[in-house]
Amino acid sequence: MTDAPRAMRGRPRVGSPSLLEEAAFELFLENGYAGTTVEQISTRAGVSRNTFFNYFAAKSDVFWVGLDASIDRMAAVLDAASADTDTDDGVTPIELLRDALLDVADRLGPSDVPWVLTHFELIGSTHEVMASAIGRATRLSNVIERALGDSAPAAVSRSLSFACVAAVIAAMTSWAEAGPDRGSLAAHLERALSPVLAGFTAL
Amino acid sequence: MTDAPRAMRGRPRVGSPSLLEEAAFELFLENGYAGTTVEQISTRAGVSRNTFFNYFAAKSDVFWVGLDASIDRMAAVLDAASADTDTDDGVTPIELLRDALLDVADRLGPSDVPWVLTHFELIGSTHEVMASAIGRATRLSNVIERALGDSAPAAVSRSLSFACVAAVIAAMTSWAEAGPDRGSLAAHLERALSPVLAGFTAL
DNA sequence: CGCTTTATTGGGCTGAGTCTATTTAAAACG
DNA sequence: CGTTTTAAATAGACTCAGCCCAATAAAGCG
Repeated sequence: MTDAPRAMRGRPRVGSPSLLEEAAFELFLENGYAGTTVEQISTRAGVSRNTFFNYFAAKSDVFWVGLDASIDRMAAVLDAASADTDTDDGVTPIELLRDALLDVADRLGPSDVPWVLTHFELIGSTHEVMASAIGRATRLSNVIERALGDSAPAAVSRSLSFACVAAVIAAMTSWAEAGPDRGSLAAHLERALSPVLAGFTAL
Repeated sequence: MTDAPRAMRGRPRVGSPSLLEEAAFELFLENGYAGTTVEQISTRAGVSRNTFFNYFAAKSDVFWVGLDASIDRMAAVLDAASADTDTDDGVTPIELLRDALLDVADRLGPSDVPWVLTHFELIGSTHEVMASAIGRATRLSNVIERALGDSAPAAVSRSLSFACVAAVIAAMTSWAEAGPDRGSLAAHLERALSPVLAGFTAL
């Protein structure tokens, strides 16, 4: 995960999300999540505590650097796709959605599994971690629901987007559990997503 | 929501979940969620701050007194149903699941909507609230997955249970939004759940 | 060299959540 | 009726995430 290009003006950055991420994961391995303070993370990364909060709104946000980028990509892909289909061709919104999800998932290889999923026993179900996780789920859901637009009643769009998010979570879970030769996320997602989309296509 | 019977031995309880719940909701209406401290809630309820934490593990748990009871009931219904079908009759696990969910949902009338859902703008997406919400979702998911047992591969069971939870959330959301004549949760849940179960039944 | 921009930093503050120890109110017992 | 047991309430202190604000450092620009 390469960091975004820095501004050419003003004081140069000394920290970065990935720098803090690495420091954090080291310490989590040593002392666990709850046993590690933001102070310690910042110190190991060579910055001050406040600088940590310049890069992350919360301690638990260090877990989702990669996933946030994927959700960004998902939004971009959906925007591009819906722009393409202004001229109404025969592709359904659900097919569009499926393609976008699998497109993003296909780019995620075995080493892209969120660290928190492969070290869950070490981290545990802290309130903060749960909150940060549902924050991502909500954002993905909003991205999907926006892309669906008014192609269906609002209640249906919401059910569908929630169900898609649920499929993504289920897929990521089994992907993470599958071990080093887990392949890309796409195959797992396909399995979790198919029945859901099949059910909604019938509507 | 009547409280559980107290022990007959020892110092009698002066507080109760519902007592604290009422005090909390009053204060949330006056000052918002973030603007209300646990200290204030306890004081209004006539107990000490520590007593609050005897009844709730976290401030945000006051939102889910009713829902927790429903999840308990859900677990009980599923247990009973799976005990009944030891003698293998023709009812599929998915039908069992559907019946249990609708049975519990049917008991929830218009006034049983979680307060937090009808006052969401006032509460906002605090980290704590999100964490408490996903905690409930996780518990419900575990209850469902356990009931499914080994009737399907683990990955499928997980996808299905996640999808069911997603349907429950979507249903509760539109239920809450539907206004005072929203009826019971069951009708909303039926709509959200049908496509999901249809898709998985095909497997 | 000022000026502007951007980032880091220091210090202080609130409040959730935890822990340990103590006290209180009732029931049960002899 | 005093004593013991038990469960609950309480007191007090502590850690740390998250927030805010003001100060400072490092770069480019005129």
